This record gives sequence, C-alpha cells and structure tokens, in this order.
Amino acid sequence: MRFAPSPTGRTHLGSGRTALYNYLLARQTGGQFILRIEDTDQKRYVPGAEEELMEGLRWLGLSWDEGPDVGGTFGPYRQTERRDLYKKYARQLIENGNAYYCFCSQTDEAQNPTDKQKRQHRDICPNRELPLAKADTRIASGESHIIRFKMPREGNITVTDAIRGDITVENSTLDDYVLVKSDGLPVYHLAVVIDDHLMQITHAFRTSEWLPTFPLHGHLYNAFGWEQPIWVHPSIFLKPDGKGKMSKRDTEDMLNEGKSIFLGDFEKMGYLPEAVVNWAALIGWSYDDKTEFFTLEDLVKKFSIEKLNPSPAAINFSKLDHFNGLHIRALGVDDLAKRIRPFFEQAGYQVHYEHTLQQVAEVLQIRLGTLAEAPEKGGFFFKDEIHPDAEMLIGKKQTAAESLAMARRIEALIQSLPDFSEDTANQPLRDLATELELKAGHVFGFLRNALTAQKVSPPVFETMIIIGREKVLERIRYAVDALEKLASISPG
RNA sequence: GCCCCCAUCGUCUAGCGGCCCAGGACGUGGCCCUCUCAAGGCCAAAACGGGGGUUCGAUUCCCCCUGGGGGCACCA
Repeated sequence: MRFAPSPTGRTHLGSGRTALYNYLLARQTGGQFILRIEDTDQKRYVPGAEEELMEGLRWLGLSWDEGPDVGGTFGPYRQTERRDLYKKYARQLIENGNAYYCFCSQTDEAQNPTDKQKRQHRDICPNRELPLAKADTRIASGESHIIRFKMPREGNITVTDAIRGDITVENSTLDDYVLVKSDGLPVYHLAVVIDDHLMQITHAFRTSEWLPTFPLHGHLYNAFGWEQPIWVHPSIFLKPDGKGKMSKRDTEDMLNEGKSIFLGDFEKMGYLPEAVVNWAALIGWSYDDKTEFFTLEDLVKKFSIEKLNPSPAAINFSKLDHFNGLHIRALGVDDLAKRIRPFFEQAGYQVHYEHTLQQVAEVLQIRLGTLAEAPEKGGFFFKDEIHPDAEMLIGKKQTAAESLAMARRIEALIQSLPDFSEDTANQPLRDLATELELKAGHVFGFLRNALTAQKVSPPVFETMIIIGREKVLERIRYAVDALEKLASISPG
C-alpha cells in the first residue's frame, strides 16, 4: 500500500481519507504503508507542504512504515530523487516501440487552439514515426524534446477498478500522452507506474478523478510487461450542498464560516483526530446497516474495499460535530482534561490546579461539541472574580428589591450550612424558594448568574462544588452589592 | 464538443430477486427527563429519477432517457 501525495498545497480531507484507507488495509493485512512524495512538478511545488502533510497524518494517527523521513528498502521516496530511474525505463519504452521522442514545441500546439479539441496530437505529430537513430542525433545536438506514449490507433483496453469492475475504452479516444517533460522529469502517469511496480505496491488507492487516465496506466503496464496492482478509486468529495467538487473559492468561503477541510486546521478548531478519522472513513464507505462509531483500531479490523461506495459524496459538517461529540464523551476524564487545557490557556485562563481542571472536564464532557468551546462554556471556573450585570441578577417578574432580599437569604443560607454539598444544600434552597413564594428556578437562576455571569451553565450544584464555598460566597456578595446599588436607584 | 464514472430520505448510507408498503445515522419537529444548557430516552415527517424489458416476482439484473459528477496540460 502506498499513499502518494504531491506537495503542491495544503492537505485536504480527501487526501487524509485516501491515506487512511491505505493505512487501514496495510495494518489489517500486515503489509507496509509507504509514503511517497510526488514532487515532479517543480513549478507548483510549495515549500512546507510536505511538512504540513506529514504533520496532518501523524495527528490523525496514521504512521507510515517507509517514507522520505524514515527511509526503507525501496527508497528514495521523493520522485525528484528518482529521476534517473525514470529515464532508464522511458528509454526502454522507446526501444520497444511503445513511445517516441517528440520535438514539437508547446507553442506549435498552442497555435491551433480550435483544432486542439478535435485533433489528437498523434494525428499531427511529425515525429511519431521518426527513426530512433535520427531522433537520437537531434537530441545529441541539444534539441529540446519530450517523450510521448505511442497510443495504438485501433482496438481497446480494459482496466479493472476494485469497486467499479472492468472499464473498457477505445484506444482511438486516447491520445499520445506526454510521459517525460522537456525538463527531463516524468509526468505523473509514468512515474506512478514505475514507482508502484518497483516498490511492489499491491493496492493503489487514488480518487476517481483519475479514472479518465486509468486506461493509459493499463497500457503502460502492458508495455512494460508488468503485473498491475489492485486499483481502487474511491469517489471524490462534493461540496456540502452536493453541487460539484470543492474549488479553491469554496474552501475560502468555508474558512470564513469557521469551517475547513484542511487537515492542518481541525486541531485548532477543537476537533479530535478520532472524530475526523471516524467521519472521513464513513464518507464513501460503510460497515453495515447500523454501526457508525469506530475507533482507528475498529476500522483496521473492519475496513474492506468491497464496502466502498462508487458515488460522489457531499461533505456533511454537522456529522463531524456529531462524531466529535461522541468521541469527546468516549474519552477518559483525565484525557479530556489534557486536551482542553491548551484551549483554556490560549483563551488567557490560568489553570492553577490540575484537580479543578479534572472537575471542569468532567462537567463539560457532555456539553462540548468541540474542544474549542471549552473556554466559553467553562471559563468562569478559572476567573478570580465574576462581575455579572446587575440587571441580569433580577429574576423573572421580580423587582430589584425582591431579588436583593432573595439574594441575602441565599447568602445567609449557604453561609450557615454545616456541610457544603448538593445533598445538604439542595433541599434548603428549595424550601427557601417555597417560603418566599418563588419558584426553585428563581433561586437557581440567581445563583447561576451570580456564579457564572452566564445565562446557561453546568448545573448549579456541580458548579458550586467546583468553585468552592468561599468563592461562591464572594461571588454572591458581589451580586448582592450590585443589587443594592440597583435597588437604591429604582426602589420598589 | 468528446471520453469516463455514478444514480435509495435534504445529507451520509444499508439493501447484492421475494426477509422492504425499504433499515440506520446526521439534521429537522414533537414528547419525556430537568435549576439553565447539554447528554440520554421515545416518537414523527422524509427516499428507491423516468420509460422499456427479463422474471411467477424487481430498489436489486439488462437497455434507453434524464439527472449528477469527473476528465480532456510538458499539473498531479
């Protein structure tokens, strides 16, 4: 198995999924997972892309057995470092009569833009039947040249995709594809065939956008007399609305909406690698008619090529959120604590006590869609003081004075409790509400606002225990002061 | 324009001739639980694109149409 990306930009979720499938099958069968960098396009090469790619794969938990950084028996694993190999094999094709040197310039072809759609290069090239000796002479004289595949004019070819079956194409619809560029580097088609053969690749995964040139690869294998790997073309991803595949513009719009399909962005958005793996695996693949929650280990056991779906699939971000929630809840509390810590710290909160963080993690666990929500939902736990608006402290259908009276009673009650726990405080607080002819919601609502300055929060008792009685009383006193000021302005 | 691929709820999908008046999940709506918010539980609405065949019987097999997607570079 190999994953062979090109370092020409940021790594997409689609690449992540292809890498995942490679990884799963390799681990399942005890095979090797090879990372090969296809960097033959020097013009589009993006520095740093290779690093981001590897970081993304590592983050997902996909480790490779051979690759540019770890080496291996079939190296080198960067195609620009393999250029001499390709030359040798290209020459072999020429000598076999399966390819030829072409001296047509790019401008020659560009001169006939209208013809280009109708006429194939094979019909207009004067070099196709040029004797090899003559071509060699021209090359020796320094003439710029490329190498093209000599596509048969007649007949057809059948190639086999593992999820679609046989695909037969008339050779007449195929052209003399360029195999080696004038810079001496091979084009993808040639390099992938040679490398996959030399690296003894058994399964070649690539998305279905490669289907159109699939027949050429079959021809190349035949020309070399090599046995083909099992080809697997998973479907491409469509935009969330299902209308077409993701364009550069679409990914930018997505970023503006706080969404992204770049592997490098998921972590800071608060997604778990476990969730991204689970989510991505299920876009175009399924296990059965009900199971959807999978860990990476589950997937290693259960992945199968047979269950891959050939249809294009729209990306569904709400499903990612769902899986993220499931995986957050599946985490151990200490693990979750570890993972939310950086988000609190980035938001400017000081996490002084590991014990408090653990308690916060426990109470937030069922309330988090993403880890990034932790500060907004639980930041108040780490603040020294809470300053809610006085207006917020007034209960429904209450005056400031009434709320103040209630607040003073609550303060006194909590102060007087022999123990401070839900068991000891719950009933007395409810009784207080009854006595004041209020609803329990008034009492809890006041406490929630006074303690968190938020209209929604974890349950009041759990919150109070974590904050601690001393700080609870401090925060209530602040609230009482605020209400006093308000009540003195607008009495009644 | 040419070539290729695909076709079940809005979305991701199960279904490989009768188990299907089509199952699961996300999302949506409702109810329960409840100190808010969640989580959880229950319920609901929601699909086999159309037409021909084959067959005792088609969502499932074949053909056509339609629709969707991809590709037509000295990019991958």
